[in-house]
Amino acid sequence: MKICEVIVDIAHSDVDKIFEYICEDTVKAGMRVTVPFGRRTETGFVMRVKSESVFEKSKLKQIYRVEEGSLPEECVSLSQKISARYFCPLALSLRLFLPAEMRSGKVHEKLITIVSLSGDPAEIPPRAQKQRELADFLKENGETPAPLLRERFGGAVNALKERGLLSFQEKSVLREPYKRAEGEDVRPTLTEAQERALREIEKTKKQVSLLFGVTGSGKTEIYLRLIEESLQRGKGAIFLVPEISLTPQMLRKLRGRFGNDVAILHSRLSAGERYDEWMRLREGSAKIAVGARSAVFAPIEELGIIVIDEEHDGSYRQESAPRYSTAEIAKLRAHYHNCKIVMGSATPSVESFRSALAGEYQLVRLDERILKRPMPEVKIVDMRLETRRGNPSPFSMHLRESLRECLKKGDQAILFLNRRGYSQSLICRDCGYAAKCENCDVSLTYHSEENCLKCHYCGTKYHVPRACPECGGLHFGYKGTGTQRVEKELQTLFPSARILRLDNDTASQKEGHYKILSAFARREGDILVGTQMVAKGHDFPHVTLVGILDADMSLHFSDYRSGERTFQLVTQVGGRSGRAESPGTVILQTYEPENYILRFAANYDFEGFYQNEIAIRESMSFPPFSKIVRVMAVGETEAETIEALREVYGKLSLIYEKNREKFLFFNRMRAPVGRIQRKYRFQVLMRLLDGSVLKDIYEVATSAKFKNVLIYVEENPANLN
DNA sequence: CGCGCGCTCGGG
DNA sequence: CCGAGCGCGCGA
Repeated sequence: MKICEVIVDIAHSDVDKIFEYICEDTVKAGMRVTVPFGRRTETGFVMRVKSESVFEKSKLKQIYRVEEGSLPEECVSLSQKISARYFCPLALSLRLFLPAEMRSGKVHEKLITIVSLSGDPAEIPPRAQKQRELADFLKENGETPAPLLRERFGGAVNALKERGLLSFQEKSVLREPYKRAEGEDVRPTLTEAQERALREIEKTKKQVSLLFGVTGSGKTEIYLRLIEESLQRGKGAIFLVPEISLTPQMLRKLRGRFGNDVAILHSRLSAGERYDEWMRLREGSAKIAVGARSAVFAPIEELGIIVIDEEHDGSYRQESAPRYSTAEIAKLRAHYHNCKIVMGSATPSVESFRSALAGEYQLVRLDERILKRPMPEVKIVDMRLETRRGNPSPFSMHLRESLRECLKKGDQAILFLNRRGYSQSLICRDCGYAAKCENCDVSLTYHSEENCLKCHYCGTKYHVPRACPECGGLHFGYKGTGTQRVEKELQTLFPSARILRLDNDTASQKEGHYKILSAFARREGDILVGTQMVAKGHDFPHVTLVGILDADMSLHFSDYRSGERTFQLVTQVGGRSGRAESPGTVILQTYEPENYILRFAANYDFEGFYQNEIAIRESMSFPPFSKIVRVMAVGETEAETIEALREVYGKLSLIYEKNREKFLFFNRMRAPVGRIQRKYRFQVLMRLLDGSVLKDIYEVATSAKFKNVLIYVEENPANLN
């Protein structure tokens, strides 16, 4: 008998401590157990097993049993580090390692009944035609799942069973997601540039390599070679991709090369599929985990490499507690396994590129596109001139002509616009009234398909008012074009063109987003209109024209990262054009053609952009030269929320007073979007020169407990709503 | 006096 | 987190 230290699976600071239980010698750290807890029963995680306890033996209880889904031992120390870094209860960090369905114990192995022939079919009377057919079928096909037989032969199954000619057996089957994504192993010879890049990554002593290469320069093949090499050393791999870019193409590539060694961990999987894929990794029958950010927690005992594709992508940060950064977790795991990390991007984040230039990461360049295909030519169109010429449509004359040409040649085009709906707002022509959401401090977007107004923050739908509620006016105008309107106007312009639309509204059904993209890939559409979803690494060889309708829209967010995001977006969308033999064109429409970000993007000059951007960040003391921290208070009533934040602000002020030299900014205010989903939002906004007071800030924020107000901390938040 | 609500505390 | 224990306010 041993003593085990258990963290019960309740994510609350009150029970965020070790409880000791008596257990069998076979219990190991990382196991999940069910234990008596007060007058209830809870599951928990074993953090340590020892032989002595400080508690009296009589005070200790026994664990009830060990549950399935034990974690690799590494998870114990890793979860401790995560909790220490992001100030969350251990139960929350531990949960990251386990598919949610497994915690509730509702998913298990899938068992099916299979049937085989176990007697002499000669016993079947000659007139039992169906039974004979069934017997013949089984003779031919061997073991067959029972449901399949019942469907095909109906009552004959039971009849044959009565005769004792069938044997039934329970067998476990794997639920295999994306089974159809079987692919052949196309194994291209590496170009000289790829060879050199691969050698640089293998050679470096640095933990992290930043693979910096334009779209189409062959980064994926380098990842595959590195993973292959890791397998040869008998080790596993994690391959991380942004949330929505785990495309069937990418899966086919991986499956083609590595077959069943690949396990997919993805939010789109069913509970059962996720269970099986997780188990295959845990048991070592699959060695490569592919997926979005949560796959960084894949239960692989021996890791040889971690790949982070499209390193700059925003989906690598979790937006709920613990608000981890995937790269930070990857570094912790890589340190434990003494393995390498490869991050790749055509447009690295400013932070990462700076680390690379500073020598903290190994900077590996992949300058040329495969086959030296030129990058598509980017033409900047000044939309101010269009307006002056009296062209009110979202398409410039130039874009219209190019579209016509493109369609005439039988090529495909992509139009990108980062705004969904029909128009951004519905405005009263008489008094200027714009409809607002009842639950949020934002104006509503008009959607023509459902003829309603929608709130993009809480999803509430409203009827379109017949008359203006302010002045009674009957005339409304549409301000700010969205994808629905672009689709409609395109159809008018090109009546015979087949138009597909990809945005949150059309992609919301399960797999909707794949369906639209694959339909476009099968050339079932001539023009694809969409929001940023169209920008992610899909290969459409027949696209020769890309139109960016409103390139500067994202430039004017009051956010230090808006320039960076615009550059990334423009480069990525532009990269969709001209990937096969035909050279592509990108038309970039803007009201600000002289803007430096757009200029650099048009010239594919990341480094030029970077030098400019980093200079601005430095002069303004924005990240990475400082850290923006905000402590949010979100509550049901305005008074309670203000009062709660006032109290927190008081405590934070003490930190501020003691460390004034480390603060560039310290202030309390209503959040820019003061109310979302009926909840009031107030914040303390800070800019810090370094992270040394972060601990104290978290301390204050996490110890603050209020009945109706939630307090949380964000570091360099993705948006400042 | 007794019950109900809200707060505090313990859980091994 | 959730249930137990307890103090206090209130109605009869």
